[in-house]
Amino acid sequence: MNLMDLARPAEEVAPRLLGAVLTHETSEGTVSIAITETEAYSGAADPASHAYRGMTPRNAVMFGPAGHLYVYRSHGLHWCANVVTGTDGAASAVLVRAGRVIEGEDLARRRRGGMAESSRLARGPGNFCQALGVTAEHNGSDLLTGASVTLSEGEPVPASLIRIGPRVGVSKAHDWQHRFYLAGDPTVSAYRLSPRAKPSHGA
DNA sequence: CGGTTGATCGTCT
DNA sequence: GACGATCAACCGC
Repeated sequence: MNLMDLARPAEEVAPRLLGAVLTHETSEGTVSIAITETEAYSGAADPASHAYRGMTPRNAVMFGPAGHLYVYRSHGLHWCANVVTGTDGAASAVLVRAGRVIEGEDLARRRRGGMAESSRLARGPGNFCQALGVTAEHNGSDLLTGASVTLSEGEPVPASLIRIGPRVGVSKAHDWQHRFYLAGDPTVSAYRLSPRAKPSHGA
């Protein structure tokens, strides 16, 4: 993934982020996670996007320039992280849904409450943030200028391994083929249709 | 297994 | 005042 490409629309950037690495350095240590699953949210035209109803204090970061982190709280208890993409004002973003811990596994496991299985440490958007140690304080941080959370190129991912599917957990436009993941990877979150999902066109 | 549900609170209507 | 871009525990089979 060429980091200059972040200015492209989310649905274009999302597959290219597979294999890229998010790193968080703290006084406790460093955790790095290679991304294995993403979801694209296409700004104002996307009914499932937080930006659909325009800018609010919460989603303001989405409307800014690409390469920043948009962090929000989900269901009162989880943090979820997006990489902002697209041109300034486009409100395009890629939700990071899962990854493989490649550095700092002990620290990641401690943050997750000591759970044993490595492949599950960063499986699911809430778990990913918990393992990486990302919270609201990182909202808006620039991933490219060496802040505490940074995005870097990882090992290239063979295009033949990339799969596309419907988005997870959203109640609107869940059938948009905007979810990208690595075939057969155990760190990819289990697919679940939203309990509230309604068919958006046919039966 | 697979489906269902409780936890928990910021954000928007 | 309702409802999530969630997770894990718990049920019944």
